Amino acid sequence: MAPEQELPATAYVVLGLVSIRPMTGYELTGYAERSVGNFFPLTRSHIYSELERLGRMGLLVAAEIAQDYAPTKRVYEITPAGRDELQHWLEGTMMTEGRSRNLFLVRIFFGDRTSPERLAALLDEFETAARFRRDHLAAIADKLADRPESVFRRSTAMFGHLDGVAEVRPVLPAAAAAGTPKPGQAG
Amino acid sequence: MAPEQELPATAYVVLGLVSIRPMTGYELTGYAERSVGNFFPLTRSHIYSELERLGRMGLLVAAEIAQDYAPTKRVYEITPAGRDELQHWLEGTMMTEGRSRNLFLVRIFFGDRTSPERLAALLDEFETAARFRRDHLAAIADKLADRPESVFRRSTAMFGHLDGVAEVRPVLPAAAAAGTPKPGQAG
DNA sequence: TTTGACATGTAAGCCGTTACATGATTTA
DNA sequence: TAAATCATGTAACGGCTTACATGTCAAA
Repeated sequence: MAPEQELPATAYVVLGLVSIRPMTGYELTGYAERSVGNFFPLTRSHIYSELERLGRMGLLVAAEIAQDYAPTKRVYEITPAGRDELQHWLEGTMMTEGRSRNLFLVRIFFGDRTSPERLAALLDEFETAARFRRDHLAAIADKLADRPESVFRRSTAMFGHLDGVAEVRPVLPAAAAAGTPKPGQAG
Repeated sequence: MAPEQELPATAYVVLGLVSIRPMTGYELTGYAERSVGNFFPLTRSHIYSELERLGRMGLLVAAEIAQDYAPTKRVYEITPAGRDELQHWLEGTMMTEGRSRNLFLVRIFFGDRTSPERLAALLDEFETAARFRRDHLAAIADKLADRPESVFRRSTAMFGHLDGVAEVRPVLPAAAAAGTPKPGQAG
């Protein structure tokens, strides 16, 4: 009966969001955008189809509420089976992140086609982002020692947000050290 | 004429690989697996279809070579237009990585459903990976200052490889600091 | 009067994986 | 005789995004 983690990550994220409190697809769309949206984007269309599937699977139940000013709305709520399934996924050790892609590494792989300056900037950018993440994670870890539930949501939301900022940053300090010495070998 | 970076990343990776030296789809499959495969997996089927598209677009040309012991093979070679397009993509500033997902953050977001121990392990794992990446990148940056072409390929291949190893690691050293102090509040 | 919030869906299409289909040559 | 290398493709399907389609109410 238990799907044994065969669903895509999106399904679990939707399941998890509904588990916080019962919601309609519409509400969920807004809520997702403001919370996990920073590090796990979801589209409305996709949310609707996942809700439908999770309902079919018995992991969610929908209460249909008729309205006159708008189409009948479906308030989804997590079921005990859904809660089990979610827990199972959260507890599970699939930290592999699957076979995910890393465009930074791709750029470096083709680094001999890039000017030293640009490449140096790239590396610096990467390093900055990595350091930032590490530091921020350490800060979260500290808080976790003596804090309640919702710290997690605030922390990650902020993290994802700042993460984006860090990647837009124009950088170039340590870049000079690696990029400038030999200007002739760009190819 | 120039597609102005509208192709998926996969297409550029294939284009880049062919730019190293002319190859058949079959050769490319093996080569990709041994190089970029660690941080940008490609399937054979996908490679074939991308080659065909890139050919149609004039970014690659195929030389058909008849054989008696196997089907006619197509050796793809990059065209000047292809080289331009590749360069344009490499030089371009789309470091945003698009709206990519981060399952680590998802786990932390739903952290109040996870036991403190597991959560601590998660954070530690993440931190370790981040630090590892940073250090390794720094090492690459050092080498780049006075090295030729193929350093990039070796560096990244190794990086991607070790990266995978780091994520499988069973961890739990600094985890104790965050996880053990208050054993009663698991929820 | 137009915008925005509320509320739902369907359809088309690309990206990408897995499975299916074929066949000769060499090596174990 | 079975497996690996060489060499090509097609088909089916799931994930995900974008665009299309509909309608009420409140506020600007």
